[in-house]
Amino acid sequence: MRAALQDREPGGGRIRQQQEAAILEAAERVFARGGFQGATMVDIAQEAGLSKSNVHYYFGTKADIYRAVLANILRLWLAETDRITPGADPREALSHYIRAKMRLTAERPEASRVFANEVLHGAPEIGDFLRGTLRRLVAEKAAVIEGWIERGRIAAVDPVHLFISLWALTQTYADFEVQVCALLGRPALGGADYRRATAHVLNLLLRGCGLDGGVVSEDVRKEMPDA
Amino acid sequence: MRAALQDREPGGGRIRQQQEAAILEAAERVFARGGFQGATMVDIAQEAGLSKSNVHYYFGTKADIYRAVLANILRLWLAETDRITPGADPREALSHYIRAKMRLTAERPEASRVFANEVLHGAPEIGDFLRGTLRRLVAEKAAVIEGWIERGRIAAVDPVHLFISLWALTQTYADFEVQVCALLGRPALGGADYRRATAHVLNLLLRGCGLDGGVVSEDVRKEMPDA
DNA sequence: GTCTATACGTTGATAGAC
DNA sequence: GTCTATCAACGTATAGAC
Repeated sequence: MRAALQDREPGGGRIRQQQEAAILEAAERVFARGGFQGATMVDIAQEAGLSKSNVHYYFGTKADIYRAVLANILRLWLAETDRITPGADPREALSHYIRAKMRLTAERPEASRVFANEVLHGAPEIGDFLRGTLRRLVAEKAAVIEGWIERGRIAAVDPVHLFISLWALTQTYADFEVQVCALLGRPALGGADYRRATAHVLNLLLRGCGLDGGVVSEDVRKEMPDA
Repeated sequence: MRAALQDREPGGGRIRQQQEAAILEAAERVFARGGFQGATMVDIAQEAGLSKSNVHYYFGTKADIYRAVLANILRLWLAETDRITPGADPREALSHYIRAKMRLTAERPEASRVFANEVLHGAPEIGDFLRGTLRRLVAEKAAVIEGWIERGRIAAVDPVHLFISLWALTQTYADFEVQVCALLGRPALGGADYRRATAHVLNLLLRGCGLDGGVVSEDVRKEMPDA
């Protein structure tokens, strides 16, 4: 992985740590709104309650901020595949991962949009991550799923395309939120909408893997209280 | 729908028509690469083989070009739902639509990316279209699907979420192409990749609707010759 | 009708003040 | 160590030339 995407070392005084955290939080919102080019240092500074020049003091360039935001997001993304193991129950493991991914989408939609924008425009910053770390992780998990298929525990599905589908189905509720809201006639997506979406995606993917018997909506309700 | 998104009237001399077409084609590529903010008039002009100022002559502002590009794309998007009718065979109708959407994704990935970028950033230009024309169309088709469900022809699935899923599953191969390529270890997506993806998405969605019996890959091969 | 030289505003970054 | 006044470059749009 490129050094550029490693987490910055948490050195510096108390003021620095606090200001940098504020800048990163603000930047995630601003980048989510307009992408890298659409975001200006003035926007980020205002959102963080600082002057433009002061932001330049803590992070040298706009690209530095952008990379730091992406690094935060990627760390978040990777942490949820751990239950997909050879010995696990496929239905339980997949359900857990789908729910986790959907919860992440509901709780951090801006993070999802920053990531989507980056990949949409050719992943100039995280291309190496996608071809390296992520590819290895997916290959490893795909092997697990292939094992399930060979032992007849789930239907024959291309595991890599299954991951692609899973991410598309969940992240679309953050990335295309405006369109989803328009179609559902909602001003914004609430807890009830996400519970319904989760049940829908679970049904689709589990049935797609030959794991019949839809999910009862009560299962979902427990995990996703109103936001 | 906003006047801004109607097609421009095709008046003007031969030179104008030809230059405008060249600009729009170039602009779609440039907007796909960097979004609205990421695209500059210089980029568009160079890609079209004109001077920056000359582009300003044919289209007043960058926003005018952007809206014209979006109008082209939306016209493309809407034309494929016509087989979803109350009397149709659900399996046949859905398969046809999924294949058509996937073919569109394969043939016009830049168009998909321009649309994705627009929605990702809050749909500032096509918001009214999404809440108006598109919502009405989806409501109409959703009613058809509800009818199929009531008559027991397909499993109980939320029709609006089904459309959301269908779009997510197909468009992800254009919008997140870089990521897909990284995971598949390909430099770019070719005809074989798209055939495999189509078969996968068909299986997932048809099984999700309780329409069992996966699609044979030969069915797909006929419709998607190598690009 | 077609194309170009020019002006104006914004943006990212730095040299310098506290 | 923290913050700000200033600069150089870029990008859009228009007034004007052919």
